[in-house]
Amino acid sequence: MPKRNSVIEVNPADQCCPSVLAAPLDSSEASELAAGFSALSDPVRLRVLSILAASPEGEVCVCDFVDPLGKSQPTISHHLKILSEAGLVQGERRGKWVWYSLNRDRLAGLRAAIDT
Amino acid sequence: MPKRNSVIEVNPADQCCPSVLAAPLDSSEASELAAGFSALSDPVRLRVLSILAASPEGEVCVCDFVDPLGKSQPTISHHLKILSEAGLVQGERRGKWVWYSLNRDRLAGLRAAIDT
DNA sequence: TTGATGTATCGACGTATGTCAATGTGAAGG
DNA sequence: CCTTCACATTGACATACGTCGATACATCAA
Repeated sequence: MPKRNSVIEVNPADQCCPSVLAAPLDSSEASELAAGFSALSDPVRLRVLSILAASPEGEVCVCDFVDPLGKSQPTISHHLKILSEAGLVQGERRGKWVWYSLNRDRLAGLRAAIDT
Repeated sequence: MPKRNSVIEVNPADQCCPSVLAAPLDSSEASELAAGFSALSDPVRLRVLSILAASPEGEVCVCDFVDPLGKSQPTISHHLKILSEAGLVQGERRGKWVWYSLNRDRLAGLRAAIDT
Protein backbone atom coordinates (compact mmCIF):
# COMPACT_ATOMS: atom_id res chain seq x y z
CA MET A 1 0.00 0.00 0.00
CA PRO A 2 1.40 3.39 -0.96
CA LYS A 3 2.49 5.84 1.73
CA ARG A 4 -0.59 7.78 2.76
CA ASN A 5 -2.75 7.73 5.82
CA SER A 6 -5.19 5.87 3.62
CA VAL A 7 -8.71 5.27 4.86
CA ILE A 8 -10.14 7.64 7.40
CA GLU A 9 -11.78 6.50 10.59
CA VAL A 10 -14.81 8.69 11.11
CA ASN A 11 -17.74 8.10 13.36
CA PRO A 12 -21.01 7.92 11.38
CA ALA A 13 -22.24 10.24 14.13
CA ASP A 14 -25.77 10.97 15.14
CA GLN A 15 -27.54 11.81 11.91
CA CYS A 16 -31.01 10.86 10.80
CA CYS A 17 -30.14 9.02 7.61
CA PRO A 18 -26.98 7.46 6.25
CA SER A 19 -25.05 9.74 3.94
CA VAL A 20 -22.65 8.54 1.30
CA LEU A 21 -20.46 11.60 1.42
CA ALA A 22 -20.35 12.50 5.10
CA ALA A 23 -18.35 9.55 6.38
CA PRO A 24 -17.42 6.00 5.36
CA LEU A 25 -20.54 3.84 5.36
CA ASP A 26 -20.63 0.57 7.21
CA SER A 27 -22.03 -2.50 5.58
CA SER A 28 -25.61 -2.22 6.82
CA GLU A 29 -25.94 1.50 6.11
CA ALA A 30 -24.64 0.86 2.61
CA SER A 31 -27.10 -1.98 2.04
CA GLU A 32 -29.99 0.13 3.22
CA LEU A 33 -29.10 2.94 0.85
CA ALA A 34 -28.36 0.56 -2.01
CA ALA A 35 -31.86 -0.85 -1.67
CA GLY A 36 -33.26 2.63 -2.14
CA PHE A 37 -31.21 3.34 -5.23
CA SER A 38 -32.05 -0.12 -6.61
CA ALA A 39 -35.65 1.01 -6.77
CA LEU A 40 -34.49 3.91 -8.94
CA SER A 41 -32.32 1.77 -11.19
CA ASP A 42 -34.98 0.76 -13.67
CA PRO A 43 -36.28 3.00 -16.48
CA VAL A 44 -39.87 1.85 -16.11
CA ARG A 45 -39.88 2.72 -12.43
CA LEU A 46 -38.33 6.14 -13.06
CA ARG A 47 -41.05 6.81 -15.60
CA VAL A 48 -43.68 5.74 -13.08
CA LEU A 49 -42.27 8.28 -10.63
CA SER A 50 -42.13 11.00 -13.26
CA ILE A 51 -45.73 10.39 -14.29
CA LEU A 52 -46.81 10.54 -10.65
CA ALA A 53 -44.87 13.75 -10.12
CA ALA A 54 -46.46 15.36 -13.16
CA SER A 55 -49.99 14.38 -12.24
CA PRO A 56 -51.95 17.43 -11.03
CA GLU A 57 -54.06 15.31 -8.69
CA GLY A 58 -50.91 13.75 -7.26
CA GLU A 59 -52.22 10.28 -7.87
CA VAL A 60 -52.53 7.93 -10.80
CA CYS A 61 -54.37 4.64 -11.03
CA VAL A 62 -52.61 1.49 -12.18
CA CYS A 63 -54.45 1.22 -15.46
CA ASP A 64 -53.16 4.64 -16.48
CA PHE A 65 -49.56 3.44 -16.42
CA VAL A 66 -50.03 0.48 -18.75
CA ASP A 67 -50.45 2.23 -22.10
CA PRO A 68 -47.94 5.09 -21.63
CA LEU A 69 -45.23 2.73 -20.45
CA GLY A 70 -45.92 0.00 -22.99
CA LYS A 71 -45.68 -2.80 -20.45
CA SER A 72 -48.12 -5.48 -19.43
CA GLN A 73 -50.36 -4.96 -16.42
CA PRO A 74 -48.53 -7.59 -14.33
CA THR A 75 -45.24 -5.88 -15.10
CA ILE A 76 -46.59 -2.50 -14.00
CA SER A 77 -47.97 -4.07 -10.87
CA HIS A 78 -44.58 -5.64 -10.18
CA HIS A 79 -42.77 -2.34 -10.47
CA LEU A 80 -45.33 -0.55 -8.30
CA LYS A 81 -44.78 -3.17 -5.63
CA ILE A 82 -41.03 -2.61 -5.72
CA LEU A 83 -41.48 1.17 -5.48
CA SER A 84 -43.96 0.68 -2.69
CA GLU A 85 -41.65 -1.60 -0.71
CA ALA A 86 -38.91 0.98 -1.15
CA GLY A 87 -41.23 3.56 0.39
CA LEU A 88 -41.22 5.72 -2.72
CA VAL A 89 -44.92 5.38 -3.50
CA GLN A 90 -48.05 4.28 -1.74
CA GLY A 91 -51.26 2.82 -3.13
CA GLU A 92 -54.79 3.34 -1.92
CA ARG A 93 -57.68 1.21 -3.05
CA ARG A 94 -60.85 3.07 -3.94
CA GLY A 95 -63.46 0.80 -5.42
CA LYS A 96 -62.08 -1.29 -8.21
CA TRP A 97 -59.11 0.99 -8.66
CA VAL A 98 -55.87 1.48 -6.78
CA TRP A 99 -54.48 4.99 -6.80
CA TYR A 100 -50.76 5.44 -6.37
CA SER A 101 -49.09 8.59 -5.12
CA LEU A 102 -45.50 9.74 -4.74
CA ASN A 103 -43.72 9.88 -1.39
CA ARG A 104 -41.58 12.96 -1.90
CA ASP A 105 -40.02 12.73 1.56
CA ARG A 106 -38.55 9.35 0.80
CA LEU A 107 -37.16 10.63 -2.48
CA ALA A 108 -35.69 13.61 -0.64
CA GLY A 109 -34.01 11.22 1.77
CA LEU A 110 -32.25 9.44 -1.04
CA ARG A 111 -31.28 12.76 -2.55
CA ALA A 112 -29.84 13.90 0.76
CA ALA A 113 -27.75 10.75 0.96
CA ILE A 114 -25.72 11.90 -2.02
CA ASP A 115 -25.68 15.54 -1.03
CA THR A 116 -22.38 17.26 -0.57
CA MET B 1 -59.80 3.88 -16.98
CA PRO B 2 -61.35 6.08 -14.29
CA LYS B 3 -62.61 9.58 -15.12
CA ARG B 4 -59.60 11.89 -14.83
CA ASN B 5 -57.47 13.67 -17.33
CA SER B 6 -54.93 11.04 -16.46
CA VAL B 7 -51.40 11.34 -17.77
CA ILE B 8 -50.10 14.76 -18.56
CA GLU B 9 -48.48 15.68 -21.81
CA VAL B 10 -45.55 17.91 -21.00
CA ASN B 11 -42.63 18.83 -23.14
CA PRO B 12 -39.33 17.69 -21.61
CA ALA B 13 -38.23 21.20 -22.54
CA ASP B 14 -34.70 22.48 -22.96
CA GLN B 15 -32.95 21.46 -19.80
CA CYS B 16 -29.42 20.20 -19.35
CA CYS B 17 -30.19 16.86 -17.73
CA PRO B 18 -33.26 14.67 -17.50
CA SER B 19 -35.25 15.18 -14.31
CA VAL B 20 -37.56 12.58 -12.85
CA LEU B 21 -39.88 15.09 -11.24
CA ALA B 22 -40.07 17.91 -13.77
CA ALA B 23 -41.97 16.13 -16.51
CA PRO B 24 -42.73 12.59 -17.70
CA LEU B 25 -39.54 10.95 -18.88
CA ASP B 26 -39.35 9.32 -22.24
CA SER B 27 -37.80 5.90 -22.61
CA SER B 28 -34.27 6.98 -23.44
CA GLU B 29 -34.06 9.65 -20.75
CA ALA B 30 -35.28 7.11 -18.24
CA SER B 31 -32.72 4.53 -19.35
CA GLU B 32 -29.93 7.05 -19.10
CA LEU B 33 -30.88 7.99 -15.56
CA ALA B 34 -31.50 4.39 -14.56
CA ALA B 35 -27.96 3.54 -15.60
CA GLY B 36 -26.69 6.19 -13.22
CA PHE B 37 -28.72 4.96 -10.30
CA SER B 38 -27.74 1.37 -11.10
CA ALA B 39 -24.19 2.35 -10.29
CA LEU B 40 -25.43 3.49 -6.87
CA SER B 41 -27.49 0.37 -6.26
CA ASP B 42 -24.75 -1.78 -4.73
CA PRO B 43 -23.51 -1.48 -1.14
CA VAL B 44 -19.89 -2.09 -2.06
CA ARG B 45 -19.96 0.72 -4.60
CA LEU B 46 -21.64 3.11 -2.17
CA ARG B 47 -18.90 2.35 0.34
CA VAL B 48 -16.27 3.00 -2.31
CA LEU B 49 -17.81 6.41 -2.91
CA SER B 50 -18.02 7.17 0.80
CA ILE B 51 -14.40 6.23 1.34
CA LEU B 52 -13.37 8.45 -1.56
CA ALA B 53 -15.45 11.32 -0.21
CA ALA B 54 -13.89 10.98 3.23
CA SER B 55 -10.34 10.85 1.95
CA PRO B 56 -8.54 14.13 2.71
CA GLU B 57 -6.37 13.81 -0.38
CA GLY B 58 -9.43 13.20 -2.49
CA GLU B 59 -7.99 10.04 -3.94
CA VAL B 60 -7.54 6.45 -2.85
CA CYS B 61 -5.57 3.68 -4.48
CA VAL B 62 -7.19 0.36 -5.32
CA CYS B 63 -5.30 -1.65 -2.73
CA ASP B 64 -6.73 0.54 0.02
CA PHE B 65 -10.27 -0.56 -0.78
CA VAL B 66 -9.66 -4.29 -0.52
CA ASP B 67 -9.28 -4.74 3.24
CA PRO B 68 -11.90 -2.23 4.43
CA LEU B 69 -14.53 -3.60 2.09
CA GLY B 70 -13.70 -7.26 2.64
CA LYS B 71 -13.84 -8.15 -1.04
CA SER B 72 -11.30 -9.68 -3.37
CA GLN B 73 -9.11 -7.45 -5.50
CA PRO B 74 -10.87 -8.48 -8.75
CA THR B 75 -14.22 -7.66 -7.20
CA ILE B 76 -13.03 -4.19 -6.17
CA SER B 77 -11.61 -3.66 -9.63
CA HIS B 78 -14.94 -4.71 -11.12
CA HIS B 79 -16.88 -2.21 -9.04
CA LEU B 80 -14.44 0.58 -9.78
CA LYS B 81 -14.91 -0.09 -13.47
CA ILE B 82 -18.68 0.17 -13.14
CA LEU B 83 -18.37 3.43 -11.18
CA SER B 84 -15.91 4.71 -13.74
CA GLU B 85 -18.15 3.87 -16.69
CA ALA B 86 -20.99 5.63 -14.90
CA GLY B 87 -18.78 8.71 -14.68
CA LEU B 88 -18.85 8.74 -10.90
CA VAL B 89 -15.13 8.17 -10.40
CA GLN B 90 -11.97 8.39 -12.44
CA GLY B 91 -8.69 6.54 -12.09
CA GLU B 92 -5.18 7.80 -12.74
CA ARG B 93 -2.19 5.53 -13.00
CA ARG B 94 0.95 6.71 -11.18
CA GLY B 95 3.66 4.12 -11.21
CA LYS B 96 2.39 0.78 -10.08
CA TRP B 97 -0.67 2.25 -8.46
CA VAL B 98 -3.96 3.57 -9.77
CA TRP B 99 -5.52 6.40 -7.76
CA TYR B 100 -9.26 6.84 -7.92
CA SER B 101 -11.08 10.07 -7.20
CA LEU B 102 -14.71 11.08 -6.91
CA ASN B 103 -16.53 13.01 -9.62
CA ARG B 104 -18.80 15.18 -7.50
CA ASP B 105 -20.37 16.88 -10.50
CA ARG B 106 -21.70 13.61 -11.79
CA LEU B 107 -23.11 12.77 -8.38
CA ALA B 108 -24.71 16.21 -8.24
CA GLY B 109 -26.31 15.52 -11.60
CA LEU B 110 -27.99 12.40 -10.30
CA ARG B 111 -29.05 14.24 -7.18
CA ALA B 112 -30.60 17.00 -9.30
CA ALA B 113 -32.55 14.42 -11.27
CA ILE B 114 -34.60 13.60 -8.20
CA ASP B 115 -34.81 17.15 -6.96
CA THR B 116 -38.20 18.70 -6.38
C1' DT C 1 -75.49 -15.09 -7.81
C1' DT C 2 -73.36 -14.19 -11.90
C1' DG C 3 -70.53 -11.64 -14.88
C1' DA C 4 -67.41 -7.93 -15.89
C1' DT C 5 -63.52 -5.16 -14.65
C1' DG C 6 -59.22 -3.65 -12.17
C1' DT C 7 -55.35 -5.33 -9.70
C1' DA C 8 -52.18 -8.74 -7.56
C1' DT C 9 -49.80 -13.11 -7.59
C1' DC C 10 -47.70 -17.21 -9.67
C1' DG C 11 -44.75 -19.79 -12.81
C1' DA C 12 -41.55 -19.81 -16.26
C1' DC C 13 -38.16 -17.88 -19.17
C1' DG C 14 -34.03 -15.30 -20.63
C1' DT C 15 -30.78 -12.02 -19.13
C1' DA C 16 -28.03 -9.33 -15.95
C1' DT C 17 -25.24 -9.09 -11.82
C1' DG C 18 -21.86 -10.01 -7.89
C1' DT C 19 -18.32 -12.93 -6.67
C1' DC C 20 -13.82 -15.24 -6.81
C1' DA C 21 -9.79 -18.14 -8.69
C1' DA C 22 -6.85 -18.04 -12.39
C1' DT C 23 -4.49 -15.48 -15.59
C1' DG C 24 -2.96 -11.40 -18.20
C1' DT C 25 -0.77 -6.67 -18.30
C1' DG C 26 2.17 -2.90 -16.98
C1' DA C 27 5.55 -0.74 -14.17
C1' DA C 28 9.62 -0.65 -11.00
C1' DG C 29 14.00 -2.89 -9.30
C1' DG C 30 17.41 -5.92 -9.37
C1' DC D 1 16.62 -10.06 -18.95
C1' DC D 2 13.75 -11.78 -14.79
C1' DT D 3 11.12 -11.11 -10.70
C1' DT D 4 7.93 -8.75 -8.00
C1' DC D 5 4.07 -6.00 -7.18
C1' DA D 6 -0.42 -3.48 -8.37
C1' DC D 7 -4.17 -3.74 -11.07
C1' DA D 8 -7.25 -5.44 -14.92
C1' DT D 9 -9.45 -9.11 -17.41
C1' DT D 10 -11.37 -13.68 -18.11
C1' DG D 11 -14.21 -17.61 -17.11
C1' DA D 12 -17.35 -19.90 -14.31
C1' DC D 13 -20.90 -20.05 -11.01
C1' DA D 14 -25.01 -18.89 -8.22
C1' DT D 15 -28.34 -15.57 -7.60
C1' DA D 16 -31.28 -11.63 -8.71
C1' DC D 17 -34.08 -9.26 -11.98
C1' DG D 18 -37.50 -7.87 -15.79
C1' DT D 19 -40.93 -9.70 -18.47
C1' DC D 20 -45.31 -11.87 -19.73
C1' DG D 21 -49.23 -15.43 -19.90
C1' DA D 22 -52.23 -17.62 -16.90
C1' DT D 23 -54.72 -17.28 -12.95
C1' DA D 24 -56.42 -15.73 -8.43
C1' DC D 25 -58.50 -12.02 -5.80
C1' DA D 26 -61.46 -7.90 -5.09
C1' DT D 27 -65.10 -4.85 -6.28
C1' DC D 28 -69.14 -3.38 -8.46
C1' DA D 29 -73.34 -3.84 -11.41
C1' DA D 30 -77.17 -6.30 -13.00
